[in-house]
Amino acid sequence: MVSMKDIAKRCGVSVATVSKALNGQKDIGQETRKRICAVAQEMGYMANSVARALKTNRSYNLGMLFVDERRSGLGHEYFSTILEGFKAEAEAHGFDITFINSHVGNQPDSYTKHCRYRGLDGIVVACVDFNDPRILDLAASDIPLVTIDHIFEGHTAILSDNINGVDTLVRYAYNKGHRKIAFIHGENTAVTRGRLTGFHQACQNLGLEIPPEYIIPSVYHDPDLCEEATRKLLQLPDPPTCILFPDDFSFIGGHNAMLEAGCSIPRLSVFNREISALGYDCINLARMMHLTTYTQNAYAIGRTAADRLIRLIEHPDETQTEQVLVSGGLLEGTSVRDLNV
Amino acid sequence: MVSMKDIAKRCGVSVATVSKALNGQKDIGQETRKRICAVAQEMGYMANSVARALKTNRSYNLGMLFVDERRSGLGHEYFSTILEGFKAEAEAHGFDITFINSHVGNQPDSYTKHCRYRGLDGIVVACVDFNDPRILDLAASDIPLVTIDHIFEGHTAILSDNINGVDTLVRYAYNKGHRKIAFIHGENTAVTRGRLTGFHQACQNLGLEIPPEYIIPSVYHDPDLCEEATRKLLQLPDPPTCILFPDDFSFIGGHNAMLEAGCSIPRLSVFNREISALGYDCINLARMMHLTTYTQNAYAIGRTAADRLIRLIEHPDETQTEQVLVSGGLLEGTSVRDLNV
DNA sequence: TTGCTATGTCTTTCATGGATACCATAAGCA
DNA sequence: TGCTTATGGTATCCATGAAAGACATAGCAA
Repeated sequence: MVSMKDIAKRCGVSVATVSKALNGQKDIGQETRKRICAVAQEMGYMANSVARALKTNRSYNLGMLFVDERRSGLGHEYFSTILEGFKAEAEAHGFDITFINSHVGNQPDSYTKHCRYRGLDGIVVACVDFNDPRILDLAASDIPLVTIDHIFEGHTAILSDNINGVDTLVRYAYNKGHRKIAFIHGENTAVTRGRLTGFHQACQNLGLEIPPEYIIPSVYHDPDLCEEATRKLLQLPDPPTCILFPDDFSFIGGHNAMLEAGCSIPRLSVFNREISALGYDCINLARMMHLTTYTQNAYAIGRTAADRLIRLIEHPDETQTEQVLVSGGLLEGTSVRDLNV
Repeated sequence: MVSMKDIAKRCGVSVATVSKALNGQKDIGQETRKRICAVAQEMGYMANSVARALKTNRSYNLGMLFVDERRSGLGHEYFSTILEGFKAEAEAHGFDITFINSHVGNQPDSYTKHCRYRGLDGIVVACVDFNDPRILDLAASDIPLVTIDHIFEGHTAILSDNINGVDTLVRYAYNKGHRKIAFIHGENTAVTRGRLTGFHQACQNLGLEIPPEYIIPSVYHDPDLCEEATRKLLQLPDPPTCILFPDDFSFIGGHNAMLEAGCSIPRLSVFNREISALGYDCINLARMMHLTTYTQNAYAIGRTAADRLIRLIEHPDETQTEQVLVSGGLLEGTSVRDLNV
């Protein structure tokens, strides 16, 4: 590895001069700079981020915490897309990304210590149990931190606009003439609470009276539970004409229940009976089965998270913590029948 | 941040002694060691990986290269699972993971330089265009490197056992009494070639004569193309009784074609007509629709990659480059009818 | 015009960041 | 004296930043 020392020797100047030349300091002669840069280029010099980090106490490295006990973290397209967005934005600013875990060396330790050990400039936290004391410890430290889909007092949070998302879906169905809209929702988390709020908000604004049996709690990514929930809905004396499903996995379970009951969603249907369906963030199913879905803008969430985190790092004084709501959009398929025509 | 210096001062010993005590060197007194360790603990001392890396030239940081032009890299469950396996194994050995990209700072540069810049101990390469000159440059460098699903001369490669995978599936269908087995396969890549080899191998060994129109080229993750391919198969004068699909996405497209033709897979079927289906690495669909599939052991592939890479790093002399075939297994669902009963 | 200081530009010296490796030294004991 | 064991001193990894030094030119008084 060629270092500044080598360049200095070759150019007959001191190491400090080389440092100045390569870092674009202004108190250095034009010719010297050119000469040094040329030699650096020629020798294939590459800065050593380790040495720089030691001296400057800045690593240009961001930590990413994606704990996923159920191995469902990165497997979720939502999270892997967030990661990609985060990565893209971070890289554009010259930051790299390192995963955080609760080891230091091969000894278990706290997340906070891990961050210090690696000298990370900041961290993004997503998809974890936000009540985990180790996470709380991290949030209580002075390391710049941004969370996704969760609010920690005093920290910037990037939030998917769940309220507006479900509101949009319900209005969409309403405009297609649906009045009997059911909602199978996920377990009790901040995300789910937002979506339920959106549902009730839309119903209230539209003057829809939704019977309580149309709102069924389930669990995210559990096709069997959702199949069961769908079955219940289909067996109601007055079944809904449209069902809002919580996610891809669940929808497939629900669709199985439909097939079993001799019905399917519009366009795919080869039965007399059909039920309209809406998905939440079912991007793949939108592609595969033309399901109408609200798409969370996961890529934008990731990019925004990186952007805000980097701002926190570079301008700690000017920056206020904030809550950024990232809205998605409706991806229209053919799974909702227009009852108006 | 408390450093060794602080501990040394507090204990009245030299920094060198502290280093020895904390690193488990043996040329140090038991009592001194205990005292130093206790104080370190008490003061909340945390090693500084940056300083250590500078001195030892070892970062305990592994690079991960997951280029994904089509944004299909981490979104693939296969790759995100590999990442998780890799991460788990690396962390167990005290290594962290940093993404590699072709930037250094915010300037575009080579992957190789990026690795040097960060002082990475080794790299794993997956899901990229292996003909990209920047990748070739990386492979030509002296940085320890392991590839996944691709072989670079002189480097260790971890390979999913595609030949055996398809072979297993075909034998399974055969044992269930199927003789008319169709195969919709992906685009021409090393992976696909392996799978085709497995298909032909199984047919030959089983004495199956598969008509050429049963083997249809498609593209991975393209439900529309697969829908079309399935339609073709169903319209044949002598259609297959079992279809092997290339992936989850494609299967859903294929299943749509089935529904349209008034048939479905066993168990789900509410029609008279049914077609058995097999998937390749369709783990989610196995969960959701009880599809029988061959599961690649992506987690094991990731772990193996980390294991071999770390071996290369820690024992550069003893270690020979090798090609490791990771086999998966059959995940039996209800999507293949047993024609024997 | 000479000579001296002031000014500004460029470059070097030196200390520093935290940890480790090597060598030196001291103490203790055979 | 020679050897082991425990500990300290110091250089080093590479880059940076503050401060000091070198040098040249400009400005001004004598």
